[in-house]
Amino acid sequence: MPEKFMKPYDPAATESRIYAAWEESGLFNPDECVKQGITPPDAPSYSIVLPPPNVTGRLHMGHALMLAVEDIFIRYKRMQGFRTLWVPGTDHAAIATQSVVEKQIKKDENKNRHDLGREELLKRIGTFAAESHDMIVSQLKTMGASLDWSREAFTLDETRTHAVRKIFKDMYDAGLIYRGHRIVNWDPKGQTTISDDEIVYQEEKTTFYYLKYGPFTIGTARPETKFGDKYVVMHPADARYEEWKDGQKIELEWINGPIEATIVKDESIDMEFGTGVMTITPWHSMVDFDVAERHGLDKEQIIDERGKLLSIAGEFAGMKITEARARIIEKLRKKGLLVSEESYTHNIATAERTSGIIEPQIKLQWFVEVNKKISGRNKTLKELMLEPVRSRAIKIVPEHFEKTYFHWIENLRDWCISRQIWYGHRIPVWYRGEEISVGIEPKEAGWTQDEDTLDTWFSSGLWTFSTLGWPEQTDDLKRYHPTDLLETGYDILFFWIARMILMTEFALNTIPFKTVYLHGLVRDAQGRKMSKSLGNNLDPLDIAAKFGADAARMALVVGNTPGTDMRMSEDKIKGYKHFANKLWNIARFVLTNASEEKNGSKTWPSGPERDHFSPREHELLTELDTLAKEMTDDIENHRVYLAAEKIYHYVWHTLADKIIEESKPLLAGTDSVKKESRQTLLLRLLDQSLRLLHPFMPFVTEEIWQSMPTKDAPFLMVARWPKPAKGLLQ
RNA sequence: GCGCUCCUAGCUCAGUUGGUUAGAGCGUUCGCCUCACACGCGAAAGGUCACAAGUUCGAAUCUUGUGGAGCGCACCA
Repeated sequence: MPEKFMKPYDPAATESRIYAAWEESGLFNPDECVKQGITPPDAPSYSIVLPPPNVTGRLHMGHALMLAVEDIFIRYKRMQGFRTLWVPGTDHAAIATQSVVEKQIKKDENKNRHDLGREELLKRIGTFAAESHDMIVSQLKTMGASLDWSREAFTLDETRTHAVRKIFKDMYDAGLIYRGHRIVNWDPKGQTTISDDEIVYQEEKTTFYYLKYGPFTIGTARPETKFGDKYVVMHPADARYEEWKDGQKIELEWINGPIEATIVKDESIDMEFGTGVMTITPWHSMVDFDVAERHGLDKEQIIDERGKLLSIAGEFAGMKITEARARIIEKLRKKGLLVSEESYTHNIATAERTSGIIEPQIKLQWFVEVNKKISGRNKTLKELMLEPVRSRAIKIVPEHFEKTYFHWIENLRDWCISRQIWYGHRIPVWYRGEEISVGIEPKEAGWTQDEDTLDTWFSSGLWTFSTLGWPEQTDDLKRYHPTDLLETGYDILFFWIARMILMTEFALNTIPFKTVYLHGLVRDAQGRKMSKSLGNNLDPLDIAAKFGADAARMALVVGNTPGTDMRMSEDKIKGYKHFANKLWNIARFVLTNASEEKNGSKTWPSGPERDHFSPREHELLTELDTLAKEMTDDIENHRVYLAAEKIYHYVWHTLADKIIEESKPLLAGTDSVKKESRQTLLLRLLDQSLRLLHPFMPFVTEEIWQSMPTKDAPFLMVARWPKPAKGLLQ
């Protein structure tokens, strides 16, 4: 009996030692498993790429959940003898990382990015990203993630940069990437464009004004944009405005004097809303922009990139829109143009990272066109995104997210991929006068590179194949792609999953993964989101130190169905710490009672032939066999929450409460045949239980198994998963 | 407005294709330091499965409707 079993189980003292031993063995690397004869060279492969955590700081419980689920699948498949690869990596997360560092510099030194300059800022971000990276790696290891560190990738490293440039050029050559003046979401605070998905809508109470516009009354919540409005739009079928004809001119008195306006009839107008008449500001509204495009109308900029009014505003020029609003209303009132006002609640668009209020602007940007047929394939990118999910070549778990996915794709507009920030992949386009070079930097002098960087999702969209060495036709790419499972939170279904499908279908003409497993949010005990401001975050490192990573993993997994948010509390995790200790005590009992001390050395029962097991013992073996079969089935069908619960229940309430209790008289008895048979049985049941529990609680099971006489591999991690088809009696 | 999800024990949630007395964890009550474990053991209380109608031999599970909660997308002139 090893000394360690005499004390309660101590995860803190065990886990880091075990991880180091695994890492030392090299067996996280599937090639090493083949080399050491553990995996047959022709074994089928199983692969997952780790959704790369952002290098913006530390991991949170959501990451811990992701790691637990992925590691369960990886360990299960590895134990089944698959050539199993789990690729680690981190994401530079462009805008998120830059804004964290910028905020810090603003706070510490009261400087902005222009004070520092591009080079210096990038240096600072690089340092910060490296520190975050190291912290993240240590957290990944603490959670027990059996990642192949020899293949670690970063979205901004050399190989990935090569992939980004290659695909940018290929998409440009295919006519899918274009540069154009289009209306985009402009974040005046972050001084950059952002994509539709980076917008967070916030409810705002404001005033809705009715203004006299010639013979009409128009409604608006944004009088500060109205200076240049010279088109008045109504629905062609609106009987109230029948007398007005499309294209008709009218003269009217407006904010800064008399103007001429044109009547426009457009079906996009909601007759029920307000008065059914509106004026349009194409430069600062998506909808208005569309109307203007349809009718070929003029577009004028009213607000600058800092959120100040331009000279068109006359006396209000130079004012911030917020302060200008009240004054404009005052002027309208004096001029008798204010008809009425009412209170109004609407959603305003804000930037996710900076919480700046989005001001739509027309800007020259780079876009990916999603509705254009790709030459040679006769399909649009949108269709390429829809098809594999429709045909179930890609299966989404839980299934109902397919509908959400379709809904989103159908509403998808061209993807703006250029950002006016400095951290990230610089757009691989060079200009010299009217000339342009895409993808390849010209060697001659006189060329300058585009100042902008790419949306961070452009590079993470390549993740399943860029991590495997694409565009080189590597062995890894051939062997491990498409990957088997992509596991992530449902909140990035659109951001990331859709874009990976887009990129992979375009670049490789195949799917990036076969199954998408979406986990829910980890909330606090009261059901609130965990956040810095609430101070209700649970740090995986603290939790692991206090209760053990095994306990945290179980608490995150048991009963947690995919796609559903869960509540997490220290009490819950504590319960599974107790479970680890329970298992420890079971092991102590079995190891003590299943061996005989002779001359100071321990002997194990040689094991009876199967015929010596009593009918009851056959029954107990069959019971565990059934459990193994059910668990295998559950995991194959992505029900890890059920498999985890079953093994927990078996170990505590069957193995400990029933089998050990009923074994005590036999072990203390004088019938040596019965005793030895029972000793063999207990060792076998414990051994199999450890195997079944290992994917869920890798540390404590490994630690115990190392002391088992049934040990038949260097590590439990690479021992064989019970094969219920053959039966445990074999 | 379009779409999705949820409503099961005091709390948090399971319940896979409809099938015997509806489960778990935590909590509560009672009794136990029984030589594996007090990070434990034994026992107990606790549910008209939101509501209504329907399909069925049979519904927590399928259909429709009502009510409540949450989420996503779009729009907001």
